[in-house]
Amino acid sequence: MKLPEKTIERLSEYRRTLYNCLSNGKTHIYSHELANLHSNTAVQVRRDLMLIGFSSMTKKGYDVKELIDLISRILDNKEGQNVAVLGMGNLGKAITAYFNGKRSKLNIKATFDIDPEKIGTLQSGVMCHNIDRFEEIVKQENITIAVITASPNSAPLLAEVIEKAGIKGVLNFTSTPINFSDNIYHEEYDMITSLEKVAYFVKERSLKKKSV
Amino acid sequence: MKLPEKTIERLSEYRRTLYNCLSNGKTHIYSHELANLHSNTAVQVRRDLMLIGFSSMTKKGYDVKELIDLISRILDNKEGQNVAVLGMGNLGKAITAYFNGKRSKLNIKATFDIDPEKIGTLQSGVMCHNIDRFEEIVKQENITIAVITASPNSAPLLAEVIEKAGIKGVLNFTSTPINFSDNIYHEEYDMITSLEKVAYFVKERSLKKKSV
DNA sequence: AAGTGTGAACCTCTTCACAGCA
DNA sequence: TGCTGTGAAGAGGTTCACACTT
Repeated sequence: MKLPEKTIERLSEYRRTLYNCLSNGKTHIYSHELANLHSNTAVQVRRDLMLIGFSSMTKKGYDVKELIDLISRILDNKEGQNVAVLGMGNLGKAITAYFNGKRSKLNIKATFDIDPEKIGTLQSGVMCHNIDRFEEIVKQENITIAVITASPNSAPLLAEVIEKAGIKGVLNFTSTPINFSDNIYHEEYDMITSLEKVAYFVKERSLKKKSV
Repeated sequence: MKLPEKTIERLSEYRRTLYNCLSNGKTHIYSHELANLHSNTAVQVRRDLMLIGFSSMTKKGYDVKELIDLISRILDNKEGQNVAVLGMGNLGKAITAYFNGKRSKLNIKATFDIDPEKIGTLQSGVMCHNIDRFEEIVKQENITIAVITASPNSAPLLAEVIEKAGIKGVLNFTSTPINFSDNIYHEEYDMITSLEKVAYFVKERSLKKKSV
């Protein structure tokens, strides 16, 4: 079963919303309800569920618990995956804290930095190591995913270390794009770009309004 | 001139890369060079430049400085736009610090929180205010864009405050999606979703490899 | 009547294939 | 020859329109 990238993203978001529903005692949900919670359309929700083979055919809406279970069977693998965060600045801390104590099959097992003040300390219960121990700890903790939150200029060095350690997936928050070899799945996310994009569309809209 | 969303994102990224080129004394760049720096194709780069009406027609590649100027004329507006950050946790600090001292037409003018320990302090040179002064300061500082980095459960409250203050664009890093009225351009970015997506594709690839 | 499931149309974005230029 | 510019094809994603179910 080959699922579209966008559907995967939405499934992750739906799942979180569905957990909230459960906490609020809501056991069934309509496609249009789930859509509204995501600034999305009911058709899109139904299409996504169709793609993963979920169906209800009752007028009560979708069973929340069953849907969570199915999404989890798709997104997670049984054993879970272990994650390392590279760079313990504010962003690294934010991500580590964010994950800590979340029900999730993704476990942040170690963090890394070069600053002696940070090395050896705990951040949200996770130990910070010297980056030169990266490969060693990746093997020891069976880490498959790396999140890069270090400064842009350290990106090339980190790329090398990550390749060498046999990491399988990378999420790069550095504003320096990195080229990885084909056996690493990798996503870039750049907060400056996101903000510049919002700014652009705000500008465009205000121009349009004036010209009407 | 109506430009595709994806092109806008890439232009923002190209511009940053081009500034780096300039700093390194590189005055001309080929489409395939720029592409390589972005895990992208030369055709895509040329297509983007075509869409914004940039052309070189020399064998020396594109003039870096001219291209930066054109991208800036497209992305920025002359006066710049002012930005507020809501939530001065680690993520809020990261974004504020990230922007500080960057050549950019986007200026973070104020930050907001509810924690009395944070209110009244400077973060990377920007003053943190009580959230109940949001509207007042938005007007005073002519702020058009809000970045939400607060905790998920505060999102609904903040949505209301933002609408009321007349904000035009929102970038929401909270894992709770928010519905805004149509006159606010708004983007959601969810770090957990990004990480779950990477994890999913890592898992899928490893399954595929085993089955070969 | 008020929901779900889905083929087909549509729109958006990327890539191919090739002409043109220095 | 080695680059650029671009029409046209292709891939990916969303929405329309409507049949079906309770």
